[in-house]
Amino acid sequence: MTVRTRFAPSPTGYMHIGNLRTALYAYLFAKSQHGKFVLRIEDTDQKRYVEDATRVIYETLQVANIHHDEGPDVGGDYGPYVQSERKAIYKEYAQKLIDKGAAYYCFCAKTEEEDEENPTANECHCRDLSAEEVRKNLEEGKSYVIRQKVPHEGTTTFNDLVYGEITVENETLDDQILLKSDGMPTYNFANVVDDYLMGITHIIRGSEYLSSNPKYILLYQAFGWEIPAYIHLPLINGKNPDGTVSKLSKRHGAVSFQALVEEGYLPEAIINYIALLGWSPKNEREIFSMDELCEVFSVAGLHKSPAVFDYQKLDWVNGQHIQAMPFDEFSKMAFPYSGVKGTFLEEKWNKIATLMQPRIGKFSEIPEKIKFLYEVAPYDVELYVNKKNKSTLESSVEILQKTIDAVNQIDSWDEETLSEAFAKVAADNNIKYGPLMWPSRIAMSGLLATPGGSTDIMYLIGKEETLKRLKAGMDFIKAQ
RNA sequence: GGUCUCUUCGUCUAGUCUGGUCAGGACGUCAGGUUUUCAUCCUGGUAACUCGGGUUCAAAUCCCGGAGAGACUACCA
Repeated sequence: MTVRTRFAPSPTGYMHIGNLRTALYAYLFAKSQHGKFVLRIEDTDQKRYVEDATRVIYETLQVANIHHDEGPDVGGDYGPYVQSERKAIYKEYAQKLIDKGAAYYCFCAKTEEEDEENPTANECHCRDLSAEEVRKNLEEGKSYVIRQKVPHEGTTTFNDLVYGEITVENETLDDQILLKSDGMPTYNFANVVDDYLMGITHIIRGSEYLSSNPKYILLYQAFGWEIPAYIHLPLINGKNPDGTVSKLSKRHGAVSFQALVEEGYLPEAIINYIALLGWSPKNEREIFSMDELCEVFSVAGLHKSPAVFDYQKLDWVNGQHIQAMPFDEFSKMAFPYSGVKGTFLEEKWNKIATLMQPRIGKFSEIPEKIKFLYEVAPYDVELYVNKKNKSTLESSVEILQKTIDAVNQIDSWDEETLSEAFAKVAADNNIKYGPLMWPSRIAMSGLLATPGGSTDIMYLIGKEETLKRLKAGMDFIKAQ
């Protein structure tokens, strides 16, 4: 039997990271079993239709390196793959259920939302309408929905590959709507029909569907269809300011794939990180490429408990991927985020990129890290005082003067010359390199920590600006 | 409220099925080393089995009960 999994998103205009992880696992499972991965668009909610939303889905999957074997855009033998184009199919199958006595017409008005003593659908009298009454209502053109006729007695049991066996009393299940009054199926119905017709063998989705799954099982049983294997996934939560957790949403930070990419996370790093939220490999490895994930993925590594999305660890994972990138690729990708285009730094981008690659967790950190190259912000004079480098305000003035003298004598403004020149200054004056470079770095940056050392900064800002900043630094100390 | 599910360091997790390594790794954090600073890199520290019973020579692991948390409870998906 060929394994077939599917990803069935709703076109909402963006890809939530939790949905993407579901797609990822469905894809990884299919690939690890040499099966097929199907994309199906669930656009049965007319009110939530969003322009271009399906395009977002295609693009996201493309960028995320998750490729479907069948789908609306690539075709396949089980189409159409868009639910709104399958309306006739659902109607046909809903009718079959009515014929089998597993569903019924309901002519009740739409239930008002906040009904305190919620008269559950189970009590809807339409369930017991005679064939005669139903025909009469239909002839009158009354609006109707089709509801599932859930048995009032007995229990329903199913097995989940992650959560194990789950049993519920049928009386706790309500007669959910299968076909809406506009003729569209509900998710609950379309999902079951499509998964069956598309030959899906393993249903992979979030655990929020765990509690409604018995109703789907009842549907399969009513149709007489073989029950597929279920793999429910633990949810992804976000941490709230008060310490509690809840379903990951905007208030926790960026939650859509696009937003994370815009913030400067590499698609491969995002995939790597979310793969580890709810699943773990047999060894202690943490950095994976998509190909490697396909190789090692196994249902046995799936967890039951929800995971909290940790942006700090995502930064680390992203940093690992960034550092592993070939320099040219990094340079090219990081450039648009840097903001140096059109500035005096543009021609020295190569050097900046070299300094940035080992230092950032995401591309969007770059502008802040190189801000001081444009202008030195006001800073505390105490930065000149550093015990380890034996630097004091007095010694700083002295050393800055030596630095200025040295800079004045340098004609060829390249990194090598600069390093050699200062190595010589250090030797000639019998001081160590560290103490020599400390004051100038502070004067040129106004920062305790800078990407790159003093000579790197000199090289980047140029001779003229270097001298200007060194003098300003000296004046600043003297003014104290 | 009802139903279902979950519970190991702050976070992601290994270990649970097949009781018996000071409960292991990673992120974070702290300290030290390397580095002209920072980062990288290296060393070390920090910190957890939800609680209560039971079974057992021995329980994170098996059993029972409690507590807490989450999901679902739409003509949304």
